[in-house]
Order: sequence, then structure tokens, then C-alpha cells
Amino acid sequence: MTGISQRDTMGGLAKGLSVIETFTAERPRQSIAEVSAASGLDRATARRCLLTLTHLGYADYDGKFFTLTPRVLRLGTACLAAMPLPHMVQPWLDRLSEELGESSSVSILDEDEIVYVARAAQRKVMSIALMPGSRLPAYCTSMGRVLLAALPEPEAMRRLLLKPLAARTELTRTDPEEVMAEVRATRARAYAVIDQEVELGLRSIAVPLLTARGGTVAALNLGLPVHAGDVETMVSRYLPALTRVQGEIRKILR
Amino acid sequence: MTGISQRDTMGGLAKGLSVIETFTAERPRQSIAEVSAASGLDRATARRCLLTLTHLGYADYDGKFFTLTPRVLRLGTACLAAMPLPHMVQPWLDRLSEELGESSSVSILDEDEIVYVARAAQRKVMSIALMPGSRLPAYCTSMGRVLLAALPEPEAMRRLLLKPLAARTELTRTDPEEVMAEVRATRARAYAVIDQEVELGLRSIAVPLLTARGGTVAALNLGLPVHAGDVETMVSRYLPALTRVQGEIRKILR
DNA sequence: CATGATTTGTGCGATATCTCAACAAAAATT
DNA sequence: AATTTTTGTTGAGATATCGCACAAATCATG
Repeated sequence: MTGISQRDTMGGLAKGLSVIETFTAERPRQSIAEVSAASGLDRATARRCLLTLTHLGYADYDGKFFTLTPRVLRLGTACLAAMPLPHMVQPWLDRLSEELGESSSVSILDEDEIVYVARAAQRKVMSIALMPGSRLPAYCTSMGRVLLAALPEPEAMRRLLLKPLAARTELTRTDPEEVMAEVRATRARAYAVIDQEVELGLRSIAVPLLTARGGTVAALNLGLPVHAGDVETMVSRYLPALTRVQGEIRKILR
Repeated sequence: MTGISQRDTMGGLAKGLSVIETFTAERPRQSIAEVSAASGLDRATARRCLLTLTHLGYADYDGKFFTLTPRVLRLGTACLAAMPLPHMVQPWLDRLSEELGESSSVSILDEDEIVYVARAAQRKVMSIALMPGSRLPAYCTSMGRVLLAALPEPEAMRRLLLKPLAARTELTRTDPEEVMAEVRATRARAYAVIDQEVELGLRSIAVPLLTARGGTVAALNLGLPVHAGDVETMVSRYLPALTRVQGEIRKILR
């Protein structure tokens, strides 16, 4: 695999994608100058990107501010639709959630974040709505620990160090070394448990989804409210169902 | 608002986005030649786009086939996160679904498709999992009818004629004129009912979400299994709750 | 309302990228 | 195995785009 040479790149595409990514919940409406500042592009370039996006229907322009249109969602859904994994696991998630009366999800790792790719929501325990495409940091989630455990340690550590670890609750572990120790423990016992490190009142238990050859391709989890019992009870009561689904999915993966 | 002149466009961006959109559930792994054929781009250009996407982390390359990576989802979620509407309506959806024990959703229109932007899933009645970003055709959905009814008729008709109307079930109306008549009726009574036109066993009722000034910005619906009663019962039982939420949201919109 | 500050739009030379064609490697076919 | 077809890669001239600098427009303020 040779490196990417200058002749094989398309600057315009890279710039345009970075422009799309400057739109966030905090800045849903942006002027040319704002996009230019946020993306580091020249104003003239940012303007060309925005006008092109508008022309293609990916953005709207009211003469002053640009906003993204739902057409942009086609890009993401193209990606989700193109993944075989979500379709394969959805029936299992539905059955699992139905049976246990709790929400289950499957996620994969993108740098230092987990990305939900399939979910069967059963009842509302989390304050924010999770859905395919949603992201949470890996360091404080059960699926994140499972997915980090599948990486070589230096690589897992690199990802833990990308951003400072925020204390989302008073129980959140924020020391990378401490999290790394949990990741090691997760690797040893082949499942991860999170006790209110993402949000108070919410626990979660996760196992890796493996191919027949043993490679981790995703993580499967179950979210549980604290009143479902203490951590040991939770593991003894719910882990068997997770490992059973893990085994079934392993048979049909790759 | 001046027209887009040749000097204000960025071809590379347009090409790259069209390359991303060539990836679908049917073609999740594509070679350079396949992408070239699907996008209409020259092989050399398609190759440059794909290599650039790979270099940026939006695609993977195994030497023969390209696949999209979860990073692409950032583009779509950037868009969803940038929309104020989903955050505003989510609590209402949660309450509504909890109260009635059925799934409710909010969607907006993108050409001839509705795009789910928020959803509170309560139980499983549809065969496919719907989530924010999911798309369904407008012509055979209650929210689609509501959203089409808010457009000038010629524009609504244009969208109905973009693709042939598929008979998803034996109850699906596939004649554009007939659908247009339903759209007119929807406009007159200010809500829409769909009886198993998307999927057998599934009915749905929708109302528009309006701003204080009366403009339709989205649609709100409730999905109901057929065993919830006949259509009249369904309307008398569930429409009041929908119009109540519609009124509450109208107060806080724009 | 004048003035300064900020933002947006545009012309231009320098540079990157596109198109098109040719060619070599790989795959499919005979 | 030879031939045909498809595919990936490369080069060169033509074209589009970049980034800068400046003009026009808009906004903020006394």
C-alpha cells in the first residue's frame, strides 16, 4: 500500500466535508465568515463550498446564514444502510430487549467514540435519546471498554489520551491509567460493566461481538436502571442472555 | 439572490458527495470501476475521490474494494444535531408515547421522502426499525400526506411524479391523482390517516407541526397496530392527544 | 447620520485538478 | 494457453479552483 501522493488527492472534497462538520448543535446557522473561522479555510473557499452545498441541496442560504438540509442525512444513512452488521443484529436486539424488558444496542468504535449502529429501545432510562449514529465517549461506556480492550494497548491508550476525560458523574473514572486498568480487566473477563459513569441512575453491561475467527467487530450492550439490583445481581441475571446472543451472532458473522 | 455562477462552484466537492451516495445497502463494497459507473464520473476521478475519502478516514480500502467508515455518520449527525426541532419535540414525543403506549415520530420532507428527525419507539409494530435519519416515501405515509398538503399543489404533484408509486401493500394508492385527492382532503381536515398503505397491520395518524404564524415545519404522527380498533375509533381516540401536543409545540416554535 | 469596523463579493495570477487517452496488469472467456 | 475484456494507473494539455488583495456592502457606535 503506497502512501497517498499529492496527485491522488482532491482538496475541494476534503474542504467541503470539513465545512459540513463545522455545523453543530451550538452553531446550526453560520455565516461565511464563521464557517471560514471554524474550518480554517479562506473565506473565498468557504464561500465556494457553501454555495456548492446549497446548489446541490445540502444546505440552505437565506442571504446571510447557511443551514444544513435533511439531504445531508442521506450521506450518513448511505453509510448505515451500507453496513451489513446493523441488519444482521437487529432481530437479535429486538428479541433480547423484548425478553428482558430493557434497551439493548450494538456499537462500533470511531477513534475515541462509540457509534451506535443498531438499537432496540425498550424504556426510557437515559436523559438523551440514543439512536443509530449517536456517539458517546469510549472511556466511560461499557461498549467503549469492550472495544478498547480489543485493540493493542498502545493504540487503546492513544485514543484515551486524545481528549481529557470528563467527569460526567461523580463516579466517572477520569484517569487514563485507571481506565486502562479497567480495559485490561475487561479483556480478561470478556465483558464490561459500567456503574453510572455516563449518567446517574444508569448501569450497563457489554460483551464483544466476535467473528467465527475471534475478531471483535462490535459491542453489544444492555442498559439498566440502578433499581434493577446491584452490580453482582445484574451480572448474574443479564450476562447469560448477552453471551447467548453473542454466541448466536458469532455463528452467522463473516 | 444571484444565480450560482460557474466561478462559485466546487466540482470536486460535488463529485465526492455523489461518490458517497453511490454506497447503498445493495452495494456496500465497491471497486473504483463500480463507483465510476454508478456516479457517472471518469474512473480516474472516481479513484481520486475514493483515495481522498480513504485518506480522510471516511472510507476503507483493502486494495480492491472500498467501504465507508462510521466516520461518514458524523456528517449526518452533524446535520441532525444542528437541527433545533428534534431537541424541542423529543420530550413531547416521550410523554405522548408513554401515555398512549404507542410509537410517535416527527419527520420533515426531503423531495419525495419523509425523513424521521425524532422518534419515541414504544413497541414493535413495523417490520423495519425506524430511527432519526430513516426515510419513507411521502405518498403512502400519514406524515408524507400532511407535509405534501402544506406545499403548493403543483409542487406537491411534481414530487409525487418523481418516481413511480410502488404498491407496498394491496391497500397502497399508486395513482398520483388519487393520492393528490387524499392530500387535498388532508389539507381540509388538518390531519391524515393511513390504513396499511406502508405495511400490512400498521395504521398511522398524523398532524402538521405549525409555527405561531401557521407555517408547517414538520409532521407528528402516531403508529398504531390494526388491532387498536377501526379507523374511526382510532381517530376519535388518538387525534385529540396529537392536536393537544401540536398546540403545545406551536406555542414554543420560532 | 457620519464614521469606523466588520463582513461579504470579485478579479487575477499561480497552482491544483479534470478529462481524455494510452498502457499495463488482472480477470474472464474461449 | 491465448485472447478478449475489464480494471487500475499514469501523463499532458486544458480547465477549474485557490488564496490573496481590494471593493462593496453591512453593521455598530458615538
